[in-house]
Amino acid sequence: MKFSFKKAAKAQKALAEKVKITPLTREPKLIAGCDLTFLDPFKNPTTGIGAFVVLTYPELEVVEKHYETLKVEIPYVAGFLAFRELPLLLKTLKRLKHTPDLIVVDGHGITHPRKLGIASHLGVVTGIPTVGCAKKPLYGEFQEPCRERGCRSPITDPKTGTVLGYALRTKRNVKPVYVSPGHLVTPEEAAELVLSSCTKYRLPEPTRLAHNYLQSVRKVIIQGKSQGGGEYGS
DNA sequence: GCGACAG
DNA sequence: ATCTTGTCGC
Repeated sequence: MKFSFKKAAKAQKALAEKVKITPLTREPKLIAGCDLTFLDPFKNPTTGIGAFVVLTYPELEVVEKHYETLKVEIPYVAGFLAFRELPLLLKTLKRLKHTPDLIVVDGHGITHPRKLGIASHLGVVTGIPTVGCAKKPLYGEFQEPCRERGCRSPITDPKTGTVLGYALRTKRNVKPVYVSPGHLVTPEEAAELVLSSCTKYRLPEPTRLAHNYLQSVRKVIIQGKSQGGGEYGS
């Protein structure tokens, strides 16, 4: 039977009740970033490629990185990203030798219509603290933060006034990112962790490096296909 | 009904 | 979710 977004919404509401917005119990020593792309992103977005990169924190030195591929079956619908991308992310996560203390996800956490963005979904499923860092807003109200690096303004729930996350300026005069807890962190911690994970770019190193890694992996896979041979090791 | 809509 | 080139602002 076809995928039911109506049932998916119910599943999200149920899972959202398991999300814990609590302070980290210990300082993270290892932070992972994950991302996903496709072999042919726009013409044929069916073969997904997922990646995880693990970094030391706060030094941000790469410890390990891995990728996996999987056929992606669910179409993209805003608000249901996890149903499309989570299976591959979970498959990729299994390859890690180190269990990260925190995972940064390219997408939202609780700044989501049903309080269960992909970062929260991943957190609840794995039990690992997660942070969502999205490039565009999805849910919640916020003011434009000032232009200086580190400026942030709260993203609030229009229904309750609760602070869900922050619009965070990670680089001077550059568009902010939208940060929120996925699971087992507070909105303030999420913002601090993302800011301290940003070096000279808009996006935090964990997801930025995962994204860059995917680009190189995809090129090698495509090249290998057309020339028929070879494996890609790192 | 209309507009908005992570990746 | 991509690529590519040029252009503009800090």
